[in-house]
Amino acid sequence: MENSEDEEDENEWMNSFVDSSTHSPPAAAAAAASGPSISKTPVRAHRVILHFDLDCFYAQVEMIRNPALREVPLGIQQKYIIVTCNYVARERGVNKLMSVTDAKEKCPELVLVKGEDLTHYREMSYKMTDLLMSYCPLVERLGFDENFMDVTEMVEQRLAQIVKSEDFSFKGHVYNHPSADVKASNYPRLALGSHIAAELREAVHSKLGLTGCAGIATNKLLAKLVSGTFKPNQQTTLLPENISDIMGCLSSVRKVPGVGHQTAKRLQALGLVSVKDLQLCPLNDLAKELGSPTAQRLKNLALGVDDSAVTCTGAPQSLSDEDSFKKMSSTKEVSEKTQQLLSSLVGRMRKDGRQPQTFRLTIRKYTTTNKWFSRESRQCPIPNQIGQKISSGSSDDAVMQLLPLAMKLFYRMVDCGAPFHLTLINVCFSNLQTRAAAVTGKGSITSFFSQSTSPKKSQTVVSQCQCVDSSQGIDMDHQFGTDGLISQHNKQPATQSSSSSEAPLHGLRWKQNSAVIVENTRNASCSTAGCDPDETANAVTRLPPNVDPEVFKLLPEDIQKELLSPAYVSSLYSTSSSQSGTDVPSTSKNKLPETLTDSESISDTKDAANKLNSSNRATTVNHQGKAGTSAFPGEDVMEEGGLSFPRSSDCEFPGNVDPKVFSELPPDVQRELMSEWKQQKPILKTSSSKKPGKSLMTKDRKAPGKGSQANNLFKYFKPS
DNA sequence: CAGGGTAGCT
DNA sequence: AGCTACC
Repeated sequence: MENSEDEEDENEWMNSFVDSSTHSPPAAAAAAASGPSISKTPVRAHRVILHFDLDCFYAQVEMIRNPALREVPLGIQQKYIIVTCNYVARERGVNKLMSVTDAKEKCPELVLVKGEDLTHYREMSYKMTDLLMSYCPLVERLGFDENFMDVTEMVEQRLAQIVKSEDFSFKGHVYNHPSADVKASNYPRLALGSHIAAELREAVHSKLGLTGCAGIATNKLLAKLVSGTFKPNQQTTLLPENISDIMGCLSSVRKVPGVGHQTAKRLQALGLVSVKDLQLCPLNDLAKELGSPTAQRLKNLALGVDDSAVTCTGAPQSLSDEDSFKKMSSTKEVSEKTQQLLSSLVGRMRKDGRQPQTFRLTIRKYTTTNKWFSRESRQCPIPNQIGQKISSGSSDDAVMQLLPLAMKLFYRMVDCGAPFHLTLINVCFSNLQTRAAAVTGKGSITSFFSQSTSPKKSQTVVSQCQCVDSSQGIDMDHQFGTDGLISQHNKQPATQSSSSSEAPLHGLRWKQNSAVIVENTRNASCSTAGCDPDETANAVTRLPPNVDPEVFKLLPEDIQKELLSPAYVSSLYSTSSSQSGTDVPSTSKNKLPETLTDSESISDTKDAANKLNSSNRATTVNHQGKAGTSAFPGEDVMEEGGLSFPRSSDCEFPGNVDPKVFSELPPDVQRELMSEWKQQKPILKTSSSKKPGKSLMTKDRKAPGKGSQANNLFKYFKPS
């Protein structure tokens, strides 16, 4: 766990130019504290960042759902606009964000599919992110169809393995390098990044059926800009020597990601329109208008310099549903619409498994002066009682109890004595807490999860069919300390069995065969018992197989309920530990079918990294959890051949998390953990010591309750 | 801007 | 609570 680095000091741009030398970069961690690193070369001379951008995403999803749509011009319609369209439609002149009337005029044969319900897009979007994460956990989402990935580590590992004389080239295009004057050896990291990008795009295509573009560069800004240079289904690498070319090509500052409408206007007021204008503008002038930090940032962006880190996105921090309309002017309509929105939102929230603490209602009022974008919102806490209904009680009851809350908020914004005219209503849940946290006032449940510092009390959660190793002491509590407020989820993650990795993805399967708990296992007991799903016979209550019914019965009712809730599942993952299993005995076969079922595609991701790195393309066949589940012979195979482990600094892992182990977790679990760490971080910062007092609840996003996991990402998938 | 989401800063 | 940004 060394934590080296730092990072981001990067001025990678300069470094690159300086080319070989002359200045020693901060050295940064040498490549390898852990590996057989060859070169002493400072590892962080520059990063290798990938940007993935799926082609006409919503249209692709619809074409997968109904392949007949592939051959026709297809537009995805939301209200009266075409939000995106397939390439057949584009050839006929249809464009994104065109009005339906204009589009139909251009292309009368245009086939329209309504796209207001985002469910399918959201699910596919998370599959994409999870798939990427299975190769390298440093993935940041940008909208539903874009992801950034920091593959610096993976590149370094490959570089270390490369044979000296090995000749290799770039995959895909190289910006401004017409064709074959590619000299990969001048930029071996970027060249390797292009290989990784190509492999990942291929994986995305074979496993999810999606095509897209990728950009390979030394920072996010550049990766994003370059990814769009060759459009459908292609990839492009940007060499440092061409940074000014690509920046110079932008027609205005507005094209720089990070410069929105408002900023562009302010810049324009300063006479700055082109990127060059901005590059040349004295920092001081800029700072006077925008403040120094923003000024510096903008200038850097104009130069192609962006030191922002790829930040793991994790689970969403809020869930919302909205609808817009031409006109709504009676409270009855408002109430009905709000109820509709709440029903779907509550449904989503329940699948998420977390419990929202805050409810917000947002409206947009029609006004001639203001009609564009002015929204108003009011929010309020959600009484615990209602919160519980949202996540585990009757959804209808939850909706019915939320409705009056929503209406109160509405009356705070609209005087119903006078006429009103709304054009949009949005309902949002935020401040999402894990169920365990919410349920237990103070950590009762978590104590079951915690691997406390004292070995003797430690209780371990075991995941089905899997070996647990209570890990020797991970001792995170030291770091985060104290009573449980934060400490528990910092447990060292540990590995999953192959079957457990799939469980969360499909939801609730664990009720049937997943595992659990309790009882000190000081170390690794390999429970094979309970592997058989049939053992669910355990119950009426559907207790997981290895739960001791006696123990279970002693628990308070709400805690029992908690143990059966979806949220708990992930807490299993975040707390259980074991050795891993890389997946081992995977059966291999040669070729993936073009389409995969959910379970196939997801379960495959497990060994994705192995495959990628070892160039072993075999995939495992997944037998839904039958006893042997191959999985875990309890063996810890773990070869690490070419696996890549993020450095803790990359990912902002808690210091004692073993990146290697982390990298072997299923992607969804990785995301949960990451999201959790991310949430805790501010706390760590603000309260250096342990007694955070108020800071915990005030500014920090989320009292991390003890609970456990951040969230169950599996909700984003259909239960199979 | 449209549309239905998101996230971060203030 | 609002604004800005991103898709």
